[in-house]
Amino acid sequence: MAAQTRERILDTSLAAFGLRGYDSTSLDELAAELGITKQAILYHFSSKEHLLTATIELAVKELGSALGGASKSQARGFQRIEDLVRATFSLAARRPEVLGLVRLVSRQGGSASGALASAMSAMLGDAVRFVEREMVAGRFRRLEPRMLLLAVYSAVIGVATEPEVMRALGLEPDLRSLVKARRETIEFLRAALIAD
Amino acid sequence: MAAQTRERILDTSLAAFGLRGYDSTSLDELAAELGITKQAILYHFSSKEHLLTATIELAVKELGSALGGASKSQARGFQRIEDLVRATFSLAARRPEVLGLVRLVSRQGGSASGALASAMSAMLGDAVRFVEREMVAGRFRRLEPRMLLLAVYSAVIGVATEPEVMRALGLEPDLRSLVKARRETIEFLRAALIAD
DNA sequence: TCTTAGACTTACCATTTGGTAAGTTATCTG
DNA sequence: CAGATAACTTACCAAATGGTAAGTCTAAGA
Repeated sequence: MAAQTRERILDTSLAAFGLRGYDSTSLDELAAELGITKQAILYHFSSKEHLLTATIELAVKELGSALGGASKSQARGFQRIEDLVRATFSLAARRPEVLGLVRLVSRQGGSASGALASAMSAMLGDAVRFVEREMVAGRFRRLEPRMLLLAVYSAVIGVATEPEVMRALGLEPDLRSLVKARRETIEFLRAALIAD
Repeated sequence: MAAQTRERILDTSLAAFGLRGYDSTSLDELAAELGITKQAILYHFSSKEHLLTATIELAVKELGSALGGASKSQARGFQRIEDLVRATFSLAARRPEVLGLVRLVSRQGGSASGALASAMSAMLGDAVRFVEREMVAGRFRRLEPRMLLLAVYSAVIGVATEPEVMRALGLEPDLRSLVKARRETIEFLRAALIAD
């Protein structure tokens, strides 16, 4: 039961921080959820901020293993974008808290966010180069690559993690709707990216 | 100094809740920022939750007056979308906290969010009908209207309110970049929406 | 001038929060 | 078996938090 506790804490923290937020989650709540005492958490992570740092590291790993395949694929043109969007939606359905934490950190910045920030920087850098190549090759419409990616990133993350807005639109955020949202997002991006 | 205090509290709360979040903002901080005591806040708003409700109401008003013109315009086709996006970016530059609060509420939901939720519901309902008409008229590409709007909403709000991601892309979130982002977002949406 | 009401402030308070200190228990090692 | 070490728990604690109660000051009305 020993070495597992650390991972259980990280798992629970990821869910709590990613879905409810950092300040909204107290160590006491986390401990109660885990059936241990708060001090057990502080034994493994010397402060709440260190716990956040470690949680972010876990999220970076999960993000890497979920999107790594698609982002490093050798697919060309729109197929590669489609792979990435599919992988992102799959992650949003399986572990919404991971994308929630990405959003949280990307908004707040903060000192603990170094790992995620640099991981994202790397992924976005690759993406920029990929998009530029495709534009040069004439497979993508010519737009400013970084702004384009920001729009694509925002659209995908937003669609995948904005259940309340879906409700406001009269859509239930269940699995079927998510599948539909994925399909429509891909069509939307295809239309935006591919020059006729 | 009397009647103004209430509005000053609301202004400061809007900035704090919208940019830092609800749980991350304490009444003591707000009071210190305003140069009054916490109890002065509680005199005007009987609890922190009531303050949030009133703050949301203010945000709804600001949102309405900022986007109302564009959203009720009689412009047709893509021009109307462009007007709306311009108005949104203008709001993002002038009062980022308003969109921040919209995002916060649209994520967390909660009991206090009724006003904003219904305001957004109404705006989105109008938007759905507008998009449907334009599709029928053949001016917009045929996509699922609600999903399309979710993607558009996410892209615009994301681009307008995601400074950390802009930094990760190597863009400084200053006014010039925001103008550029607006132009690129409009081009992106034009490409996605208009069938050739 | 006396009173009343509004707009606060000073003084508290119970609870929650992140964190420390000092045990306790089990396992592993010499 | 002795003792060290890892993995906790029990017992605290100071600061911060949302909120209550009572007092103060000022301006307006009777």
